[in-house]
Amino acid sequence: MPTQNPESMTIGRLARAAGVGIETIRYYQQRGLLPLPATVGAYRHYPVVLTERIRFIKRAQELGFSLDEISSLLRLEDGADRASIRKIATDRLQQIEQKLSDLRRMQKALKHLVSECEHTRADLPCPIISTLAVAAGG
Amino acid sequence: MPTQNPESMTIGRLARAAGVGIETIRYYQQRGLLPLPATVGAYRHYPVVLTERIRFIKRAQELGFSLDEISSLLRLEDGADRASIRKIATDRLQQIEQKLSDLRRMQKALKHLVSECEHTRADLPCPIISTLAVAAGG
DNA sequence: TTAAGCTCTGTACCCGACCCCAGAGTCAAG
DNA sequence: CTTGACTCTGGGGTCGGGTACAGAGCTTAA
Repeated sequence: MPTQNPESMTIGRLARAAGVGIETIRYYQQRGLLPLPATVGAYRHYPVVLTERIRFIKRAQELGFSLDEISSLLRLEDGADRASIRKIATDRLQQIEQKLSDLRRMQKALKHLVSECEHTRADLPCPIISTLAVAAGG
Repeated sequence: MPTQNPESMTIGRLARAAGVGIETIRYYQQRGLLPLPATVGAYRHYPVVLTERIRFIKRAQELGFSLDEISSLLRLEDGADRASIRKIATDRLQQIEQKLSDLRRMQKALKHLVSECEHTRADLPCPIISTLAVAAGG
């Protein structure tokens, strides 16, 4: 009975079209990232354009946005409120930069330790262990 | 009746001395990072030196080691097996460097988007949104 | 009509490193 | 001896982004 609208698809097809799992779609629905679709018969039918929305989400995740942030971006999707959009992006940028500086500090300290360890005589205590045992120095 | 050994302390004192929560100590015990202490009466008594061990763990965490990795480091604590110790450290270093490169990529892309957004005429679509809608381009 | 394969709801689980709570027992100071 | 601070066991919850079922119902092609 339900007319097969070429503009809509079942969850499995949408999942394949968007390159995600079915459960991911359900999860996004639950999180409010995707609109609740119309039910046709016993199954839900999703507009084909949701494929784009899911790709949007995935691309935003690749840039490090959380689903909450993406949710905000989607609410601003018309692009009118640029200031808010930029705020989300610059906040995320700051988090990334904070994390970068933390990781660079770790990297430096670890590199130093490894190099010390390589150049310390075998009869002396391992510098990695002894540094950890005393201070986080670097 | 239990003699108060100055070399041992209850869990609360150990926690305060090491600057962690009581639950953290129980958790470390469970994970095998701390030896099971002797029971004196109904309570456990912990050697004072465990303070150092906990600090070791915390310092290693600051360098980004997971508790599993720290567990391995502790097993190598005598410092004899330097090659194994260095392997743990260099593996961790590689993970950190991978993460750094991921974050730098994100940073670059985001910076670009924000700057585009700032310099695009207000009557055009927001570049942040439209880029996400189309491609993860950088 | 039947069988395959899809979808539904609902719940539980994964990772890591803890945190928090209840209710009972215990210890030490005053 | 009482009081209050501590500790015990054991179980649950947190965060983020999903994954993995179970058991039922639906749809559709042959």
